Amino acid sequence: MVSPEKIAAKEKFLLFLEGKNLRITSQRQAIIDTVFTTEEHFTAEQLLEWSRQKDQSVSRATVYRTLPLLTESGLVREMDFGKDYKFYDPNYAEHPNHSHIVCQDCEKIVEFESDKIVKLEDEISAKLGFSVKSQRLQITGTCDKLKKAGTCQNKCS
Amino acid sequence: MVSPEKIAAKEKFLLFLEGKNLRITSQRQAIIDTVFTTEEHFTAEQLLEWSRQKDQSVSRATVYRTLPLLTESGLVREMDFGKDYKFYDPNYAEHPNHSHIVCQDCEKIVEFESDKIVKLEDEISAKLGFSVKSQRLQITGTCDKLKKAGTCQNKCS
DNA sequence: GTGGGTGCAAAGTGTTTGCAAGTGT
DNA sequence: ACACTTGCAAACACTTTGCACCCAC
Repeated sequence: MVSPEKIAAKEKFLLFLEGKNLRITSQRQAIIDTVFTTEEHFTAEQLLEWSRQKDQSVSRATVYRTLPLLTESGLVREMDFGKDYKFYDPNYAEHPNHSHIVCQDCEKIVEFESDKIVKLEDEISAKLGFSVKSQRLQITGTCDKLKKAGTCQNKCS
Repeated sequence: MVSPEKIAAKEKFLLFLEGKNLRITSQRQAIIDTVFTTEEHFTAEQLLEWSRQKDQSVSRATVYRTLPLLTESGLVREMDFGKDYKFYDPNYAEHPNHSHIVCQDCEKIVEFESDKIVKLEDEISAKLGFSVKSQRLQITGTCDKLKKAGTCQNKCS
């Protein structure tokens, strides 16, 4: 099931491409369909694999050439969780200010939004003479409940 | 001028090495002296260059082999500002919860601390079932004052 | 038809590692 | 002495790019 917001985001991206006079090829179509159908964070390699399930002809090069367009459009955000490869988060169109909690035991990632934090960020930035354009907040933690239960072996939930 | 806190941090790191039965070689000495003498964020390459000014024999490999020790000790933090290379922040020993504002016009980076934000992070994390171990908050913005003045050409301040 | 797009494979780039020699403790 | 360290250069892993062909508009 794809949320209406995702569909809208996809629409926005198509307009973004149009605005730059870029074409909707079948390969891009497959990549775009993939991106705006998932809620999960993904890597370039995963995107390649998923896209290929829709269109066998998608190449790694095209994926890597499309990712900058996606981030440039503001609909997808590049994330670094300290791994070798980057992750991409397709949920920024709907929740531009969301943050992440990463469990250091199981690597599960939870998203959350906090208006209070956003407000504080604005205040502090203003005081320092800046206008906030975007924010990235990443909390690393351990999940207490399962920790107490004695297990949190890579499933945490 | 090196702050007393930096000197203490260096001392802590030497103890950290000792605790792991690792040796204080002249190369490590040069690297450590460099790290705990600056307040600036640096890259692996910069650290190599600076360290070589103290000891010509420091090699790139040793720098790359020492960086994980520094981050593991908790006294230096690896940062990703979206560039190809990573930055390292030596100010975490003194200010474990500080955050960064990055000016998107001039790339200047300002550090700040906010107890209020830290508190909110704790609250939210607890509500979601996590205990905060560390946090990274990075705000991207533009500096208004100079923007109004019409110039912010890579100096911002 | 034309300018952008594609796959492939080669090239890049920052980082890691095997190895033989060196060195702190 | 022994185990940890080092420099060098080769190896890596992810990403980018040159090129000749292809295709959306």
